Amino acid sequence: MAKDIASRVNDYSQWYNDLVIKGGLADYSSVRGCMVIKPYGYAIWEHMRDALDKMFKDTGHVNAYFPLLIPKSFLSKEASHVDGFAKECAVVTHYRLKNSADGKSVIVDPDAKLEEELIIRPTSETIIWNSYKNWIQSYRDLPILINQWANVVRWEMRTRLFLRTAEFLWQEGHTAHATASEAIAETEKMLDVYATFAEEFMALPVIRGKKSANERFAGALDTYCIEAMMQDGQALQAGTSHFLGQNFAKAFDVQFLNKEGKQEYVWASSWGVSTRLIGALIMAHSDDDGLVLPPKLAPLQVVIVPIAKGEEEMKKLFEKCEPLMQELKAKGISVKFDDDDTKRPGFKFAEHELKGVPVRLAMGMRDYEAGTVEVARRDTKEKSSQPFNGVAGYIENLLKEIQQNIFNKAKAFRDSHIRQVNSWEDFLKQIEAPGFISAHWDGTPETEEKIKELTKATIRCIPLDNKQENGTCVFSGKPSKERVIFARAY
RNA sequence: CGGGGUGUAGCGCAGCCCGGUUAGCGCACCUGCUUUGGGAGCAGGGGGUCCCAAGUUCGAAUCUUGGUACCCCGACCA
Repeated sequence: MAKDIASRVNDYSQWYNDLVIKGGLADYSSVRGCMVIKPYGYAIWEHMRDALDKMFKDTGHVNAYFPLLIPKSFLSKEASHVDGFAKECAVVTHYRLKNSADGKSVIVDPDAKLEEELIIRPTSETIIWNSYKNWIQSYRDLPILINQWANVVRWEMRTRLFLRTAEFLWQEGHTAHATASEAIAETEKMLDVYATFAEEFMALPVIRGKKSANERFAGALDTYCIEAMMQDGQALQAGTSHFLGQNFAKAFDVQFLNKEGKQEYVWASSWGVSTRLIGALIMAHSDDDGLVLPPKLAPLQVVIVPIAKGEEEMKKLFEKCEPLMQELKAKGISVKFDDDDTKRPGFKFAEHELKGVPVRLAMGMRDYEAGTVEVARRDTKEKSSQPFNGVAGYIENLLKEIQQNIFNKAKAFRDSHIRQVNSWEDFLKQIEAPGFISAHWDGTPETEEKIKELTKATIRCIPLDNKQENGTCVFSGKPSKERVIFARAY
């Protein structure tokens, strides 16, 4: 049992907070709801960003950057968009400070009031579509496939590190197309990119689905999502992709001349994932000893802990390990020789476990003499003694195995916590247990609203690969042709 | 915005009810020595506007009033 970390069963929220803080991923800041992402946490984000960025480029997208500040009037051009975001916008009203009369503090200069107030972007559809208007005249200008890496601000009532912060980092793709089907195809393609990323890099199994009308993005015709299950059985939306129809094109009057010489509004998509993924990563895999990170995203994949009496032994061990480190680095594996002599080996073992380093090697003089090395894997905590010669190949395979194992483990957990429910009575009982519920729904927002009110569970998604089967709504008893996923969510 | 709670060293807390030496404990930190195969031991040391302001008093971390910040529960939330 790790020191100073709450256990998952006793206090899941505290356990999560402990891992974020004690694992060195992030810190609270002096601004309410905002966090400091520390180097170790940021390194995970960099790995996520690099992998996703490559996938975006490989699917034909380019990066650009649009302003942080958006004229207030832009937000109100799309009716449902403003409804969705108005309540959580930070607003810039002045552009200058000055010294107070007594000279002791700085105050907002009342003479420096902005003509038009600016909002800090909660998302960038409006400012981007205002630009697209100038960029698009003809079908030859389409499609536009742009992504931006940025920060956004949403003034949330209640925040949690990584999962819901007032400011967060994300990417937002904004594409413009000549036809609806092309925009829908783009929306689906990017959902697929997210699902692939989640499963292959994060080792996080996800359900691809569509949102119900209630849960749809403000301004979208359709919202697609990937939903993941955390270890407490709650759902977490890990990524979204929206088919925006012509809503923003109409709001910003973006028309193009098609091949037939007719003016037509442009079709759009937008899609994003955020630093919330780091929260998902933590809650999906970690245990009571600390973080468990998938090798593909771990800032450090292999750590070597030497066990030495005195400098001379330390030097011997380092010289023995150096060729191995070169060999690992040549394979693209990150490795560190932890020769900090102010900490003892036992402390280091616990520390690297807390930080989720996938593979730990330990070597003392006994191993040195015997030509062996102790290899410990973080995911199962199994230790074994391996011949030192050829251990690089063993480690390379082990990393792959760990990546696969934590995915399998998460998938087995999820699959065993999805329950089919066919009666309201059973629904009320089952929703109290961790996990997802698969049940028939009559398709009305009223029913969904009522269920949410009574149970706090929402429709997470209508799975894309859903089996079509006739049934009756678990709440209203009306006919339904497919099951949807209900859960309590982050 | 409603209900509850908490602000004392970097972190976690005691002291407050019942005012009175130099504000204390654990962890962390620094120095030295001994240690090193699962969170080391001993010795020495540094660090405080006791959230802020006003008041009561010979005297306030402690009592009174006002303010403020944060946390939890609710409301809210892609």
